[in-house]
Amino acid sequence: MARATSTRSESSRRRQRWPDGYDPENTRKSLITSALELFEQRGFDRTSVQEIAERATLTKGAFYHHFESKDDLLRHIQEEYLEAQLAAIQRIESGSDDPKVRVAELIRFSLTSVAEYRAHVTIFYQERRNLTADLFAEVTRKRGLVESAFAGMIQDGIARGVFRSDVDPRIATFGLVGMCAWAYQWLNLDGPLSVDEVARQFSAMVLEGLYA
Amino acid sequence: MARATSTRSESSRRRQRWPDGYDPENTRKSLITSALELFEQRGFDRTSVQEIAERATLTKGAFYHHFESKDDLLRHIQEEYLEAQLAAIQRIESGSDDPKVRVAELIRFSLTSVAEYRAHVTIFYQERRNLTADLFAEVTRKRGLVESAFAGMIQDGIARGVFRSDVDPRIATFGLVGMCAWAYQWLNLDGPLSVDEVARQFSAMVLEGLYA
DNA sequence: TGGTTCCTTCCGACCGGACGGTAGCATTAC
DNA sequence: GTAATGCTACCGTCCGGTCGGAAGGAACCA
Repeated sequence: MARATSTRSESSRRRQRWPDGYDPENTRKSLITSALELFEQRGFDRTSVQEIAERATLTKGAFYHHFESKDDLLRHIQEEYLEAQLAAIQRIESGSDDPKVRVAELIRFSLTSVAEYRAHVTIFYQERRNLTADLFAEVTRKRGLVESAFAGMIQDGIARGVFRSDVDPRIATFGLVGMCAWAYQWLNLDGPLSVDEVARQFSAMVLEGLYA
Repeated sequence: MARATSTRSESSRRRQRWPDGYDPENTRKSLITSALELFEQRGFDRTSVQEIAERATLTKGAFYHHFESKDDLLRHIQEEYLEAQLAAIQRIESGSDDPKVRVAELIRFSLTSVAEYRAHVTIFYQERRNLTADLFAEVTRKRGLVESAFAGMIQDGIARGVFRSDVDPRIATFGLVGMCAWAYQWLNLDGPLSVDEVARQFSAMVLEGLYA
């Protein structure tokens, strides 16, 4: 019974023109931004629709004009992030096919996306439970694609003899994904180390090991 | 203003004797077990006190006899897990002082505790936000001790020349902690690989690297 | 042995407030 | 007129927490 995405503004194909550069789409965006900040800080359940609207200097009425429900907004945020992830994966897969370059790129990309989409990532991992069952399944499926990309690259490296064969590609993948995903808990853009530098160190650790 | 732990049953020093092996402490435990299961599945906010009580075939009244509040129960669960963590850290620190053995032990221990305390771990990471500010600070402090243990061991390894010096110990720590912590999302006790085997592979990857 | 009192454990009815969502209306542009 | 946008007022529900009391053992006294 997967009903199509249909908020009132999404279904409005014939758009009205507004004067003075005003665009209702900005209203929508400001609601999303407001929600991103609040969900990240307080969590989905502890944030009321009222608060989201107020932070965007609007009212609940406006919110429900742009979104079907609170869940609908969450879904939108999750999908926004997943689309960015999948797009990046494809970019990497169309680049170098050297396993070690690919793994390093994947680490770098993962950390970069954590830095760029910090709120999205936090919400993505913490609030998946709040999605409806079928939506959760869909999100998990897409998330699986990202992990498969990791696993495929490692598997490929093993097959070509670049990586050691006594490590299960799935386990290595979980380790890599975990290392990178966890960064949303600590990665500090204002810290002394750049994202690229952190990525370099992660790559060094995983590829060459900690031994001197 | 750190008020001492004081639910009614904890403060009752002179215990009543009950016939037939009945012990009200079991009631308390069954409430905790019930909450662990529900919090893990649905999250703290989506679980009502009513549901917790009902799952233990009790009522809200009984719940509020054993716990001060819903938050009090969450605090109890968090502390239960942290105590176990800190105890294990001390055990490791009193063992071998070889950096590579210690790191391997720490990985093994982290994964084991994820397997053993699965619900606790899930709740710990997902529901920290729901603690009061000062309690959150306390939990974060204790959690910091665990991470310091990791960092100290790596630092020590670098100082002794066992580990490479171009990797920041803090970054390496975050990587290691992330790898292990993330396991709560996928580690499967019924899967083909034992926890020890997963730990071995993680250690191999981090210490020796993926290269063949 | 029976009576009284106290304490622990648990029940069930209830309260106040917050929250998601709805309905109707005003405004503005086409 | 019609459609999009946004506001105000309102509704029903659920939830954390409280309160008074019932059941029954323990402890003391006679």
